[in-house]
Amino acid sequence: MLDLRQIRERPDAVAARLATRGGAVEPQLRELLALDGERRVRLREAEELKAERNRVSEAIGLARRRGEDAGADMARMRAVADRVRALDADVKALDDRIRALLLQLPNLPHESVPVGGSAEDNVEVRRWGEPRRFAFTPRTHDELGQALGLLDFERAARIAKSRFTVLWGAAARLERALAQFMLDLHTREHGYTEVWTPHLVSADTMLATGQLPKFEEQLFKTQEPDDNRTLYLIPTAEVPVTALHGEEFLPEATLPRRYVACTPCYRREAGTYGQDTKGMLRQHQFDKVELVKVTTPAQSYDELESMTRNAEEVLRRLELPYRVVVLCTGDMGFSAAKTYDIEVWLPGQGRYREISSCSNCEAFQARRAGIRYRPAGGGKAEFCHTLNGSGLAVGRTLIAVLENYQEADGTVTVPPVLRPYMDGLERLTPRTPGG
RNA sequence: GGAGGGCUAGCCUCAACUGGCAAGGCAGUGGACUUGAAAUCCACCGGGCCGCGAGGCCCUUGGGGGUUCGAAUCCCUCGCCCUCCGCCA
Repeated sequence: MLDLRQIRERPDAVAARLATRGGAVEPQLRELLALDGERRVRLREAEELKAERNRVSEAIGLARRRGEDAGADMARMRAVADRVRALDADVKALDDRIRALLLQLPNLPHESVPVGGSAEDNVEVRRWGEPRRFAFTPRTHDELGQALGLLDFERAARIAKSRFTVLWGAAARLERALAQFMLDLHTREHGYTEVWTPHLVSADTMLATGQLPKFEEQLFKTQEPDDNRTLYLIPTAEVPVTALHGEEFLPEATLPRRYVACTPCYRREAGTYGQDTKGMLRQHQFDKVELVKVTTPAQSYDELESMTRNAEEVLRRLELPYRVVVLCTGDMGFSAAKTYDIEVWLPGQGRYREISSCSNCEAFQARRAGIRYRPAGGGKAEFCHTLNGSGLAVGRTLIAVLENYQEADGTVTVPPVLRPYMDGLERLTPRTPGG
């Protein structure tokens, strides 16, 4: 959520920055300003009347204790009370409409973000590792995985639907090994605290991080007799972890907070029919190790850089080539002010594909969730900045391992750094049914 | 599912008896005192609106509604937390 004060004071600047994301927001901003002006007029009248009512009511109390008649004042205040009731109702209605409009507006892009309309305009900032030269035509992960009997899309579709996967044997083990390797790296070496959270959360929590009210069609949710009890399946651990400190005041000395969580993520993937239908690149359910930070405004951009480096380190240790791009204004997510995507090299596709997205949301989520800090030198509480980044998407990392470590005979070498998590297993070989 | 208890400012507390200016403590900030610190004392210490400013005003006792000149207090309703019983991995 944007700061209404900023919109009021610098509407043109806000409109110009929002316009770089694409889509027309000027009508909404104009309506917002009109509603805000109307609200302040009504509020002022209501407050003046309330001041009078408080004054006179006190006098009535005094007069009656002295046994004097206050009937005239009481009658006059009855009329004032009616007017106050009407004005309060107006203000509340205006507040609701203002909030509804504010909740629809995306975050302002940071000034360092390149302006552009689509992923075409994202800018590569660095590259690491050389894509391996194969002496044979590299296969895709689904070809490899199915041939090895490790990836099973048919049975997954039978017991659920498309866009689900069953991992058998060593692949299931590899998924778990990857997640644990990532968690160990971030907790032992990068200073993150591991948390384990609910995977079903309230509508308010989804509102805090920006998934609601705009993107409900992307979420799975429970069906309850009473709508107020509906719970949503998290599309990323960013949602519950960022919301942990909602409605809290954090002492500045305890910032930044750095958290890591591994959770399943559930996404409807509505509107992606036809995209990435083969294999397990785009799924309704996948595991992700998520990094979340809560910082002061002064810290947040340094922390975005280090968070991105922390995610990159996973790929370096796995020796998987990647590149980092900064998303342009038109390609960024709703809540982000700046986003780096990390894209891993996939030999089966012959291109780099997103495996992590690291964003600074500045105060956008903190304002919705009520995450504030008290400055060390005293003074007014301010909203924190929140950041999140994948460290990494586990399922896609498994894909990258399969495709980058494949051999001519169709087997797959286990990356050395994962072997301690796999009982020393060095190679994925065809699975014997029942084995 | 049943019964009971609770929700007051960043945190804590059966402060507020019969409806009449929301109290105290802790933490924090500033100041006084001090070589420095501790201790002590004073002030500030939720949000919003108006004002260049000094400042002024309004709102805030889980949410919403009602009664009243006036509600933390009385009434209705919803939510959440805790305890016990039942069920349960």
